[in-house]
Amino acid sequence: MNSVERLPRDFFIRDVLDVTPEILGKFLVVRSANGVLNRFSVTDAEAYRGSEDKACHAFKGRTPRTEIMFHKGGHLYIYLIYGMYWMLNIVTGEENNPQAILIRGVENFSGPGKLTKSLGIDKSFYGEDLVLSERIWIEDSGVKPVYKTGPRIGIDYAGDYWMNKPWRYYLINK
DNA sequence: TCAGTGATTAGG
DNA sequence: CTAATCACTGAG
Repeated sequence: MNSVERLPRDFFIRDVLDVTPEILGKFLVVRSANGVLNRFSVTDAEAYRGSEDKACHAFKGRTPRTEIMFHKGGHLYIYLIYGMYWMLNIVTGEENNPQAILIRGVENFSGPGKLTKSLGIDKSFYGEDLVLSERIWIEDSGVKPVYKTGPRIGIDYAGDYWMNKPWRYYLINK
């Protein structure tokens, strides 16, 4: 199987600011409807750090939607935005330390809403465990990512201080 | 620049 | 129950 290369729990149980740059260049593996495995290199991601980050959905506390972010790292946090797009997030850190990585882009697909639509990721993936799931996980690629950082997108409501944190990480030149 | 679209949330 | 909000996208 592919369990040899699959990233283990330890990878995800670290601070989101350490995990986010490292997930760049790694493979997001998704099983399609016909059972075929597809691999996509992660190109663009953002860190959300609930314990202090005003832009993080978990900042205001535990709700049914944000519940999974309070669990240990490796699970998926999925939510619908603007009534149309599913957002794919990977929970990181220890239990009760809500953090997550928004997957903003993968190879051949730019934009968090477009990539979930293309990969068939929806609400049914909420809470899925990347360490155990048979239909979605992350694999090491052996690639050492060369990346840049910048402000996160679409979080004006969080105010200048949090808006300007350079917590978006993206691969340079594809 | 701006509308589409509906789950989620806080509040009465 | 109501109403506001929204980690986006594509058209113009």
